[in-house]
Amino acid sequence: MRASERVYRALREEIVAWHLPPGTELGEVEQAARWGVSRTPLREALGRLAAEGLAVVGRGRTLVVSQLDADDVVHLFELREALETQAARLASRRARPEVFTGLAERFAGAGALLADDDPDRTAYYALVGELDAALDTAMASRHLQRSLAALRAHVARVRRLAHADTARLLHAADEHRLIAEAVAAGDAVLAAQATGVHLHASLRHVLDALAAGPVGDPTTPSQALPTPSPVLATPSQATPTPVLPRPPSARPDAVDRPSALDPTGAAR
Amino acid sequence: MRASERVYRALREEIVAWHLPPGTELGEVEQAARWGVSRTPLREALGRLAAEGLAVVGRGRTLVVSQLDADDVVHLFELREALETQAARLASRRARPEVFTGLAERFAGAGALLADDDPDRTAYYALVGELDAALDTAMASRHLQRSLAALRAHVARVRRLAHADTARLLHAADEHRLIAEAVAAGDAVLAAQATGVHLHASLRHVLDALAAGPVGDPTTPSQALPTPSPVLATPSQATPTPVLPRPPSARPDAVDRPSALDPTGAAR
DNA sequence: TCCCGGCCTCTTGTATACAAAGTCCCACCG
DNA sequence: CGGTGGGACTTTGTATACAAGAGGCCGGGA
Repeated sequence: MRASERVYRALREEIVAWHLPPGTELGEVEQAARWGVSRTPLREALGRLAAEGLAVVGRGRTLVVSQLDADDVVHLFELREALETQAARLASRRARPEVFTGLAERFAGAGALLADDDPDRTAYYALVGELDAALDTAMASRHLQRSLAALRAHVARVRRLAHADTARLLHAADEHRLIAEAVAAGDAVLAAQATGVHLHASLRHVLDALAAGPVGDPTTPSQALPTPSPVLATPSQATPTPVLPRPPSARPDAVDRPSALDPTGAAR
Repeated sequence: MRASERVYRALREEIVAWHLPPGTELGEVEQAARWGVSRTPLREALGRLAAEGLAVVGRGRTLVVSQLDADDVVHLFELREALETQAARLASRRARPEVFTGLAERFAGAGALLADDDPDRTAYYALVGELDAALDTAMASRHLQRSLAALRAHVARVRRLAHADTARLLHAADEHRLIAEAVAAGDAVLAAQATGVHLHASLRHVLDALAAGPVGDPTTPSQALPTPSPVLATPSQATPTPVLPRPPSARPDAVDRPSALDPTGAAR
């Protein structure tokens, strides 16, 4: 795999996983050394992150991991509402029903997926990812698909910000079931409404969790609490940059890493 | 200005203006020579174009200008519907009314803007751009704003694909007036509906134009100095002229596109 | 004649060296 | 004591050289 692609996915994963909390400076030389590549492919990776909105230019020309406070979450969900309701609408008109019938049944039985004690809920979110992929295929809109893809990294980051408890996820599974059933039935209006319902419930849950206790990086306790910055936030508010450990096996000789995780597919 | 930024804007403009028609190969060495920069900043520009969807990877690893057929236009408008109705909704809730009252009045008098014989309708589209910018400010959503920004290049490209006649633009001005009035009145429902109406009318017009006459490639009529974009002022004419051919004159030497029309079936 | 394999060439991917520009700090002056 | 200017340093931006991979072409064989 190309070095730029590998570093892009790795950095993206680290940002989504809150291993690189908002405000972290992404210096070119530092990151290049950390990942064992030269600055050229690293710059390409940073450019993609910036285009996605996961990194923004801070003071000077330095790139920092983008902020994610309560206002950002609200705005993110406003965009999700626009894109995902439309995706549900279009998919309802164009989908092959049996795909979504099957997904609906699996969501109906999602309780089994949540029975284990996996804190990351891997199995459940994999199912959500399948629904996303099925919607992508069904709606068959290149442009909408691209916008949604860019969105999903942000959504995944929010998910790590406020972990959902099992009760919430059981509810969410039922909301997803309703979406899948509506799409299978070709009911565009219901599919869009069900998506809106799900998004409102999710947003409510996230905001409640944030209000209850400002949760931070799951790996680094109490690092980034959502700063109460105004809407047109000053981007220069960098949190103290942590000393970053070297990635799992980033040797300077840099043959190849076992390519740890899924390139952050699933969202929602 | 940075070379990568300059080349990015120039290539973007050329693609939007159909000077680089769909299917045109964007070879790195070729374009780097054409713009008098090295491959490094050029690659950055190409990466941004690819992230925006204006260029896609073709056969091999070559980057080509993305396709734009009738299906793409439909998909594009489906995305526009999702994003712009949401933008109108949000702006209605958050806007300062006087801004949009003023815009509504100017759209009401847009006939004067269309009186001249400017084939590019610069004055009119500048007003449309002002409405877009006002909506951007009013909705105050970073994420939605980014998605809309990425969309607008594609929209502009469609605009060059099917030129609107004056009658259509007068109608469109009235549709825009209604949107602005609804936003000023804080009526989110009406604003979204008016946006939907406008988009449907626009799409109808574009598809009719495509059905009537297959793509009049707008490169031939007006060749000189294609800069209708309200992106930013360009005071950067002090760059030292390189020995290599200067792009703005667009001479047919050595560099020009091998096959004008897209080689990969235009109709899906 | 058609298929297959190997080589050659062209294009992209990466590394490194160089240049420029912004920022931060410190000293000096008002 | 505060402001301002200069200078050095750090960081990004650009150019170029090198490497690797894919595609195409040509020759040979069935």
